[in-house]
Amino acid sequence: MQESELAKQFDPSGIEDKWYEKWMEDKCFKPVPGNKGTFTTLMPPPNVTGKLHMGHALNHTIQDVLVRFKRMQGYETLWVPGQDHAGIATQAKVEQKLYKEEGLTKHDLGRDKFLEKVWEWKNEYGDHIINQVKKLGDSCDWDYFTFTMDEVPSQSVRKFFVDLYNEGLIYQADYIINWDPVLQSAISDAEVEHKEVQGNFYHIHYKVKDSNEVLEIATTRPETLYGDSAVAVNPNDDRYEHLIGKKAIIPICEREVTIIADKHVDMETGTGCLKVTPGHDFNDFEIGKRNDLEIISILNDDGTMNAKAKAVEGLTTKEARKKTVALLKEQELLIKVEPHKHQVGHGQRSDEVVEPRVSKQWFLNTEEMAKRSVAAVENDETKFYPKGWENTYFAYQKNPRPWCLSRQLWWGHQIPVYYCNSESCSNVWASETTPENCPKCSSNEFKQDPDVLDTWFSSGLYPLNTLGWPNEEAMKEKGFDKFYPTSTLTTGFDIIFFWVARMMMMCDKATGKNPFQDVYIHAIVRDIDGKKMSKSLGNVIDPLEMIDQYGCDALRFTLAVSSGYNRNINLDPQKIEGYRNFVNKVWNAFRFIHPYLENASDQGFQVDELHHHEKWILSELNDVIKSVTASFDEYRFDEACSAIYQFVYDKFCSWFIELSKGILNSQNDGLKTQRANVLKYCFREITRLLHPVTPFITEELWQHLKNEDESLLILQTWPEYKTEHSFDKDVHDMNLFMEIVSSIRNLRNSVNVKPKEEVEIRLFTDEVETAKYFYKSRGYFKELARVKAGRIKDKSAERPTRCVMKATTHTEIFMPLEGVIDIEEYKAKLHRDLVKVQKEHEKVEKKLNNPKFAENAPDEVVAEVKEKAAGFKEQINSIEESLKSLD
RNA sequence: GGUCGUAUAGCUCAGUGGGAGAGCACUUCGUUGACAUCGAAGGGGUCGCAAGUUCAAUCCUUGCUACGACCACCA
Repeated sequence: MQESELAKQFDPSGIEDKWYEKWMEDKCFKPVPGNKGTFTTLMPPPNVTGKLHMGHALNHTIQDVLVRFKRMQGYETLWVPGQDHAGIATQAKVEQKLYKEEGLTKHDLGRDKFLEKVWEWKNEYGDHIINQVKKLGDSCDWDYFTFTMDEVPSQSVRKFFVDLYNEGLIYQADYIINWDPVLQSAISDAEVEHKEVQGNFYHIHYKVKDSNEVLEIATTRPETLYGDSAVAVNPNDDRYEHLIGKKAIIPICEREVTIIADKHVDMETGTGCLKVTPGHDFNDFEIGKRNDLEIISILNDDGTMNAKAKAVEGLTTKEARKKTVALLKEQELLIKVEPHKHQVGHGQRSDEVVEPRVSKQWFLNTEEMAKRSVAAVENDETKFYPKGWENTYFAYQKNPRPWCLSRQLWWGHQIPVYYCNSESCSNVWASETTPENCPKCSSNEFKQDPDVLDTWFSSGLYPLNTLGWPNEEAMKEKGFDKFYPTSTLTTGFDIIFFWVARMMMMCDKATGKNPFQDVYIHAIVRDIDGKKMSKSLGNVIDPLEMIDQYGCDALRFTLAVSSGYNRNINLDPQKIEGYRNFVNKVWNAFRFIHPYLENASDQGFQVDELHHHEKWILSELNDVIKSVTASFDEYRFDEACSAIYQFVYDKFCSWFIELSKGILNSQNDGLKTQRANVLKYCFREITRLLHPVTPFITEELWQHLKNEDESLLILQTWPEYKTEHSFDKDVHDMNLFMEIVSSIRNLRNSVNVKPKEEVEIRLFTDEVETAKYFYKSRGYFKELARVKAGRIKDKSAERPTRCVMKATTHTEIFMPLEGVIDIEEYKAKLHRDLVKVQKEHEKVEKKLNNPKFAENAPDEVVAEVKEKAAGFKEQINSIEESLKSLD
C-alpha cells in the first residue's frame, strides 16, 4: 500500500482562512429552516474599543461549538453577532487621542463636532476586534451584525424609554448617587468597586452650645464636616439622651446644627455619636430624609471643594482632608487618630475614589420588573447552567434599587426627554422621534436633555433590537417571531447583573416574554497560577498568538475541554500544545487510513459481515456518540471533549488502527471494500463528532472523506446512535484481549525484554469461552504483544517453572525466562502485587463477613462482591504459588 | 458582616452511596512504514479535619479549618 501524500504534520496556518472564507462564501452560517425548530443565540457584543482576549476566545468557542452542534442536528440555527458602543471607554479613548494629537478637549470642539470625531474613530478602528473575532472561526450570521448605536437599537432605546417614562417608571429625581470625579458623571451602583483602603478614624470634638459638654465624634472623612446638617445619637443611648434637641457647633465653620436621635446610629460603633452629612453619604442621606435635614453640597463636579467649605475651597477632597485635620489640631479639637482599614468605593472605569453626591439624575424603578425576572427563573422558564449561579442572580434581583440611568457623557443614546424653553409653558416630555415643536404650546424653542443613557440600557434590549424590534419592517425581515425568545445565552458570571438581569427585566417588560431558555455561565480564564490576566501583571496570554503557534483548533479544543460547570480555567500554554498534538494525531490517523480509501465504495458495509474488531469499534463509536450528544446538551463541554479524545486516541488509534494493520495489508482479503468502508465510516463519524470543536481540520479532512454529491462538513448531519451497531459480546471480548495484551507487555517490560524480541506465552484460564476466544485471537497477540508462540490451558494443568507470571482475575499469564534476570527483584515485584491484591481481598472479605451486609445490601451487590472476592483469592493463590516455586 | 463556592495524584481538574480517575509532569524502555507533536510499561493519593446517618461514606448531614468569589458597610 502506498503512503498518503499528505504532509507528515498538520499545518493549520494555510487552511483556517481558506475554510472560513469558503463557509462565508457558501452562506453556511445562515439559518436554514428545518423540522427541528430554531436555535438562537446572541454573541455578547464586544466593545468597539476592545482587543480580543482569552475571555472572548472562550466565550466564542463555546457558542460556536453549540451553534455548529445544533446546526448539524438540523435546527434552524442563528448566531447573532454585534458590537457595543461602550459609552465611557470609547469617549475616553477619543478624548485622549484628541488631546494628544491636537491638544484639544471635547469642550473646545463642542458636542456635535466631538461626536463626529467619535464616529470617525469608530469607523476607522471599530472593525479591528471584529476581524480578530473571525480568526476564532465563529459561524455567526454576519448579515445580522448589530452595532448598539445603529438605527434599530436607537429606536428600541427610545421606544422603551418613552413607554416607561409615560408609565412613570422612569423619573427624574434629586438623589444621592455615586459621582466619579474623573469622568465627571454619575455612575450606577453596579459600576462601583469596593476596595480595602488603609485610612484613619479621626476623633473630633463638637462643642455643645450653651454647655460645657463636648461630643466626641469619630469619622473617616473629616473634610465632609462642612456639609454636616446634624449630629445624631441613638434614641436609647443614655449617655446622650439629655442632649437631644440641643445644638452642636461644627468645628472650623462654627455652624450650629441640631443633635437628633436616629435609630440608624449604632451605640457600639465609634463613640456612638454620628455626624450627619446628607449631601455626601448614603446612610446620612436616608437619615436626612427621615429627619427633614438640609442637604448641603460641598463638592464641585471635578471633585474639588466648593464655597460651602470655605476653609478648604478649591482643594481636592484629599487635600481638604489634610488641611481640615491640621485646622482641627490647631484648635485642639482633634482628640486622636486611629488607623482604620475600610472599604472605599472606586469607579470601575476610572479607579478613582467615588464621591457620594446629591444630584438630579434619571432613574428607573425596577421593582416590578425585578420581581418578574425572579419568578421567571424560579419557575424554570429560564434555566441557569450551572444552577448555582441562580443565587448570584437572585441576590441582585431580590433587592432591586432604582437604577441610575443618566450619564454626563456625550457618546451614547441621548435621553429622549425634551424641555420647552417657553417660560409660560416649561413643558417636559419624552418622545420617540425628534419633535418639531412643543406638543403643549407649539413653540419650536425646546432643547433635549443633554445626558446620555447608561450603556447597559441599550445592551439590555439587545435580544430584541438585534432581531429588529421595534421596527416592524426590520422584525419581519429578521424573523423576530421565529427567533425570539432566544435559546441559550452564553456569558461570564461577572456580568450576570450588568447584563443578564437587565435583559431579563427589559425584554420581558417590552414583550411579555423572557429572552432566554437557558443561560450558560462559563468560567473566567486565568493564568496558570489562577491570577486574573492583566497587562500590569504581564501574564496575558494572547489568543491570536496561540492560534499562530498551535492553530485555532488546538486553542478551541483546550478551551472547550476546560469548560464544564467550573468557575475558573487556569490556562497553561503547555496544555494548548498538548491538544495541538491531539489534533496532529487525528491528522496522522487519517494519513494512515487515507491510502485505503481508494478501496472504498459508496455502498457502505454489511453488518453481518463485520469483523470482530469492527463490531467492537462500531460499538464504542456508538457509545461515544451517545455520550457526546448528551454532554453537549448539558453544556458539559469537558465531558464531551474528553469522551471524543479518549475514543479517538485510545480506542481508535491505539487499538483499532494497530489491529487493522494486519488485516488491511493482506492482499488476499476478499473483503477489502467492506474493510475500507468501515474504516471510512468510522472516520467520517469522527470528523462529524469533532467538527463543532475543531472545525478547521475536520473540514479539511472531510474533503477526502465526502462522497461526490456531499457538501461541506459544516452542513452535514450530526451522528446518531444506531442499535444495529451495538455489539456487547465483542466489547466484552475485546476488553479481555486488551487486558491480556497489556499484561503481557507489562511482563515483558518487567524483565526488560526488548520490544522487537518475540516471546513465548502460556495462558491459564478456566473460562472455556475465554480460552476459545484467546485461541482465535492468537494472531493479534502476536501483532500487538510480540508473542511468537502461545499455549492456552485450563488451570488444572501444571504451571511451568522458570517463568515470570502475572495473574488477572480470570487468567494467569506465564512467560518463560530467557537469559538471566534478577530473581530477587522479580520476587519483590511479585510481593508488591501480592500485597496489593491481598488488601483488596481483605476489604471485600470483611464486607462479606458482616452479616448485616448480606441482610441489607441488594442481591446484585452481594453477588458482585462475592465474585470479586473469588477473583482476588485466585490471584492471591497463583501469585503465592509462583513465589513458592521460585524459592 | 452576609451569601455562594472550593478542598481528590507533584500541577490542573473530572467523578461516584458498594473494588480511587483523566490530562500534563515524572521514571524505565523503544529509530516497529499513520504519528518522536510518537509508542509501550511504571511509580505516585488515610479523596482538608472531626463527629453523625448507613450493612457500607471520598460521595449524604452537621461542625471546624483553609482558600476563593461576590454582595453590603467610607461613623
